[in-house]
Amino acid sequence: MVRTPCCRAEGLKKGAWTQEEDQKLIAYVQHHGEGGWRTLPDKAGLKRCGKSCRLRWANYLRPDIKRGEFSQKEEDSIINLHAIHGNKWSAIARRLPGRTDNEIKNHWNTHIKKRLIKKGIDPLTHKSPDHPETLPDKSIGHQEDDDQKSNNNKSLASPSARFLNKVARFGKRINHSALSIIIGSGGPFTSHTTPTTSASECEKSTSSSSTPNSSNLQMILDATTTPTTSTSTFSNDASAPLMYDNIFDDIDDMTGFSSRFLNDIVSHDDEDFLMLDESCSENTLFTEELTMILQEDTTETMFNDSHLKLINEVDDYSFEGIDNWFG
DNA sequence: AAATCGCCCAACCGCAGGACA
DNA sequence: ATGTCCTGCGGTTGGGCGATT
Repeated sequence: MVRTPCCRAEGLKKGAWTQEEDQKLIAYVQHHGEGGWRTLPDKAGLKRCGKSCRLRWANYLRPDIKRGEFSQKEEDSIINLHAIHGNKWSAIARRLPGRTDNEIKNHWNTHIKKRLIKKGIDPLTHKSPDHPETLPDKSIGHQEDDDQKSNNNKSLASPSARFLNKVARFGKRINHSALSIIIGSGGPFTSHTTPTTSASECEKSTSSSSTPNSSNLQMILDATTTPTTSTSTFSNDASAPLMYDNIFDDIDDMTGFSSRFLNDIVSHDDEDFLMLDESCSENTLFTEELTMILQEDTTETMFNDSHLKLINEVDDYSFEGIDNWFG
């Protein structure tokens, strides 16, 4: 079998698109939907290869594309997300509604990169050469390579932190304000995690003081039905850093979450954990940003009565029980 | 006014990987 | 199991355009 080339070399137009071509492409996609790019040019009467059509649509003609200058907020998000994802432009673009990967990539290469270099910050590592071991500014993230992450096992996540992670994911689904209350308060179950806590110590705490109870759950439940406030009655040990595992993978849609609040990445049991800066528990900026991010994402909220019933139906309040339920 | 330079960004290229026959 | 199709991704290119000489 011979693979047919993606684009017939002869007779295909290249270069800038004309208005007429754009109209043909728009009309075709509006009528037939996206996809089938390979056969689209013939059907739409375009002398372009399918790939070129797909790109033109995705990067320019799509109706939901936001054009114009990048706002300061968007730029901050790009820097933060780049610190986490590197040159994964599509991953970054997914967190910036209306912006395409191509657009972000261009903006990074032509503007942001240069600005970082000017500030003496390596755009690849987001670190300052003067202080290679520390980041010059928390607002530009905490990138670590895989080796570093895998070796960084000195700090381990407590079961309570894991539980909180589950709550965080669940909070996204049921009501975003719940999550901001929980996190803003420092979390209900964060009293035993320190950077030097051993795995066994973590496991030991599983069934003791960090075990959630019905009261805690009821508060989470209450949070889903009452407006967010900055106060909370959750207990909190200010010395304990909060940890949320895989927050950028598992809560992948938390668009624009600022990594400035994050301290470190640690690995435990094949899971990566992002440690929040200790000050987050008393950091209203953090709470505000998180709340804002979550509220922006309300289109995906699936808050309804069935979830409330479900949470009331949890009868196993051991960590494992809750963990399984949330899992 | 003309030539040159440098920047920006739309578009292209090659590759990778999942889906499918 | 294998090969092709199809799509998506990241890196690169080159044309347009404004700024500078």
